[in-house]
Amino acid sequence: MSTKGAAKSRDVTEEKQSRTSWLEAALRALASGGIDKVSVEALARELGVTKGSFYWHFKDRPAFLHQLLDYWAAQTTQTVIENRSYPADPAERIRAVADDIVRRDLAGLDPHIRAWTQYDAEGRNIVARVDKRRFAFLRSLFSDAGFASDEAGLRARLLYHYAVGEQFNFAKESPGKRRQRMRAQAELLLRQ
Amino acid sequence: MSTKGAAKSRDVTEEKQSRTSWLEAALRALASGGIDKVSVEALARELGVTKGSFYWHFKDRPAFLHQLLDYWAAQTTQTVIENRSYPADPAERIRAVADDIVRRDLAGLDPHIRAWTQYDAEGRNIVARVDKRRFAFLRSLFSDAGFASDEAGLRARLLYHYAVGEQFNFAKESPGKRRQRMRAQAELLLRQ
DNA sequence: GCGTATCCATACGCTTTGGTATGGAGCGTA
DNA sequence: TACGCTCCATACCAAAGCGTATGGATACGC
Repeated sequence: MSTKGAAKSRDVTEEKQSRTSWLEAALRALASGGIDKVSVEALARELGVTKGSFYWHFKDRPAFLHQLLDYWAAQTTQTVIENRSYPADPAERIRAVADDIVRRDLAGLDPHIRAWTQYDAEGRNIVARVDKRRFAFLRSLFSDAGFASDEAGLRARLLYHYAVGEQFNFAKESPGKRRQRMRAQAELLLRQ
Repeated sequence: MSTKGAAKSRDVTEEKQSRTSWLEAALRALASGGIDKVSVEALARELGVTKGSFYWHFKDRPAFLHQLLDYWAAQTTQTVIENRSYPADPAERIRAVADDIVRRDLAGLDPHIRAWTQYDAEGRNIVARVDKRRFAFLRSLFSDAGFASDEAGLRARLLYHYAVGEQFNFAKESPGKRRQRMRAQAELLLRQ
């Protein structure tokens, strides 16, 4: 129990490697064609292994999908909120974040994540937490830009949900056009 | 060929009744749990018939789903754009439409439609046409409200995509809250 | 009454997919 | 060398779902 590590010292870097391989392959499959393409056997074919590996690393498919959401949530909050040095000027920060939102969605993951979790109650909670955190971040930016509390929340919500809705309609358009439109909306909400 | 109608005069009102029954049942199933619940056998069980009926009315499942989208598109454009007498004042018209958008989504269909067509190329085109038409309508309302062409388009796009994104996050919240928020956003975009 | 068209029931085959049971290769440890 | 743990392969089962082939029932036209 205490000394649970036995043959574990083989290679720490490869330790959880095949486990995350499944998760990464699942994200690729999800972005390519939705949750239906995230089947155990399809992922096994792409990884060049068999289902035996899957059912050793994960209990079953629902448990795997749950961990997949956690995996996505962890890496998505880091990308847009933390890991970056935004400009000092509040308005410029909002513009930079607007660009980041478009850039981050180029993987095409978020729409499929939302599409899938629409059918899964406990999945929606995870996405909701991510949204809550992103929204709070945007709201703080509008506050810093000089808007009162209510007004900042209103504008942050408007811009954030615009970004969500935009992904469903313009996902196939050029990044340039999307960026331009996103910037225009940010400018509109920065006025006055 | 020319006289194709034979036993057709049985009952004109019941003529296409069972066909639309399949479509209506599919919309209910779609709203309840997504596209995966729209299976031929599940719908047959709910309708109290067998698959024989389905494959008489429709070629196969893909063809059925395509007709389902057309069916949805036809009845959804009527609901929000045509069939209504909106107030004369342009600003009031926008507020009324904002209310309608929330009211119309109480069925919970649109998010699932978008979730599904995210995986279907030719389905996206149909939804895109619906969006285009709705957006043009909203844009004309902002034009009537006194905004210049570019500005009206900007605000209409912002409000419309907010509505789309909002459905994915607040679908389970109370209609009152959603309506209130939608109205607040409309007010914000009507200023200045 | 007979044929014909409409609409659905029955029964079957096929494929895909999730899940389990079991064995085996490789590598550490005693 | 024998044992145990990790990780995956093989083989198999069961369920669900799409599609087809065919027959039966009803109602209408002649």
